[in-house]
Amino acid sequence: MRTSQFFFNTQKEAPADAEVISQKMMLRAGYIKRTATGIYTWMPLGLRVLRKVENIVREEMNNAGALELLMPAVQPAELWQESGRWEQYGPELLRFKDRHQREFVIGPTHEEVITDVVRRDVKSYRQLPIHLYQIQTKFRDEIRPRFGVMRGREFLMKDGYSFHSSFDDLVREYSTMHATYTKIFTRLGLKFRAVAADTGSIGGTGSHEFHVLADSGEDDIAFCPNSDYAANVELAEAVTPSAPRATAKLELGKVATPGKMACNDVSEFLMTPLDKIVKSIAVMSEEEGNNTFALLLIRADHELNEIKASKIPALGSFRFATEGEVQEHLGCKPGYIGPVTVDSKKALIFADRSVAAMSDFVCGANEVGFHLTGVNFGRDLPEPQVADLRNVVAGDASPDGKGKLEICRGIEVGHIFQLRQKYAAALNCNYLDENGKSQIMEMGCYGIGVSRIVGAAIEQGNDEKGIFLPPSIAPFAVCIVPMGYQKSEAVKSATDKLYAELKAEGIDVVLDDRNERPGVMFADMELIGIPHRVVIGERGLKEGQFEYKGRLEAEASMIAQADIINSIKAKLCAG
RNA sequence: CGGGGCGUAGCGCAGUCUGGUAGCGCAUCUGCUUUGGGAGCAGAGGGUCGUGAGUUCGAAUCCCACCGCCCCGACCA
Repeated sequence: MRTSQFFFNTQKEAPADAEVISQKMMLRAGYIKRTATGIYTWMPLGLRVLRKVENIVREEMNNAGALELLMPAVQPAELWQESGRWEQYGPELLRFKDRHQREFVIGPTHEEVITDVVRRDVKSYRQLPIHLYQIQTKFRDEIRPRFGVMRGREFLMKDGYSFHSSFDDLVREYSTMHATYTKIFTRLGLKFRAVAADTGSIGGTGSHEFHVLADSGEDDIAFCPNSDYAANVELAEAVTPSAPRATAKLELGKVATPGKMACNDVSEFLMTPLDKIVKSIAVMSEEEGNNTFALLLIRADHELNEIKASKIPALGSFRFATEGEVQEHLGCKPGYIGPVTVDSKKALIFADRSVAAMSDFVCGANEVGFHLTGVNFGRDLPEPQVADLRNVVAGDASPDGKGKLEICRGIEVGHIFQLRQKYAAALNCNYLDENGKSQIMEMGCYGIGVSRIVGAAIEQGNDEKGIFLPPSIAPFAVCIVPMGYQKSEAVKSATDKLYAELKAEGIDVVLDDRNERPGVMFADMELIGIPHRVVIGERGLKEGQFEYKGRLEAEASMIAQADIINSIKAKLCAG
């Protein structure tokens, strides 16, 4: 491609409302244009990147034995009513009526349609398993679209669905997909982690998210640097401390802490570290008219994990207690509440595992303006019920016992899930087994956010000059920047020759033949993220040399004209 | 849903308080010069000042309503 025949437009400044770096870079480089909130046009330059990502995903899905099909973006309401999601799905689901007043949705996902397709054509166990996928535009009417293509309303997604005659076979395909996704994200040159994810109402261990590691990610990932262990912080287990509780050394005491309600203030005032202070979080659970008031005890330097807490049967779908409820049950206002001298009939007490291992700690005295010191379980108050209630923090022991956890931010770019029979049962997706008996199919689903990957890759690959992408997904792998293409016959002929040769080698090359000043061409090629650059000028030609510079290299190097093709091929193979 | 901020040329902004025919930089177009790191000079084009309704001789500016965008928050004591 010659830039003079191409269409791209770079800008020095990003729109003021662009929030994350990838969004700013993509807009500045002219990859995308905002058409409406959360809705973007992919310009030719950006589309080249999107297509490259898409093709890598497609190749690996095909290699894994999945079959591509294309389902409609517009789906009839009936299928959603049949699965029950017409009611369950909120305003995220964009619904509309056609001219006959028939109701439709724009597909946010395709479980209903694929299940309908399969139930109509697959009748026998002999036709199973089958894995169908598509790469297609989805629409989700997000409350707050953000971060450019990272969380748009309209986005490109690869969604695959597998159907099986047994759970074992689903598990087999699931592990195949785990390996396939690993291959895909590796080929894409991304730093990523597969993390165990919450399976929500389905249960079991059948769900993994694939996260690209980047500071701007919206999820916290806990991982063990010495092993494969990785989990969403929402899910990661905070294990019981290995050291047993120390014996009590201090007497129980009560100290005045006027005006000191927040843990940090108490810590400073009493000159006691946060990990010797227990905070008591008052919650209320209203299950079927049964009101349960409870105190959750968390070490002051830890955070409550609401998902874990809600898994305690007695708490169910709890909420934080109001100030009035705290007053009613403890006779004290928030800020000074604690677990000592609490009537067990009035309040349940649950301690986090790390709290249960504490001795001689500080907590509220249930009296405004006072805290207790030297508090010990078994002596000053009964042993509490113990549960895993907190978010893990960096430095916690990994649940697999292989080291200490670290925490990083992640962008979810893939998700694999064992759906089991949820949709197959709702939509009567059955087959006849060897015995001629009707059985419900087992189902898996596997998603990759194709357009989000482009954003995520740029979150990982950018610097003050602009975007850098691996050659596998960069808009062009190599650029040729001639010095004086319009002026020097020597430069022009050497440039045209190299351009033709690289093209003949099947290398994705762009020639910047615009009549621009060198600085403009350099800056543009760097901004749009071309990984390899060859500069051709009279200076080098006299020595029989071209100048080469990798996008991330500080200094250019000279390469003999005769060696340039092989040299570039070697660099491309190396990534 | 609640609170705050913003809406002026393709992009970034000034002008609004104190009403008087709309400006700057980048980008675009023309010409000349320049050509190894986002050029210089001279000229030009481009704006329903978010929308609507008011006040006024006169509104980007003041009043009201609406729309859009961005941020923060929704009980972690």
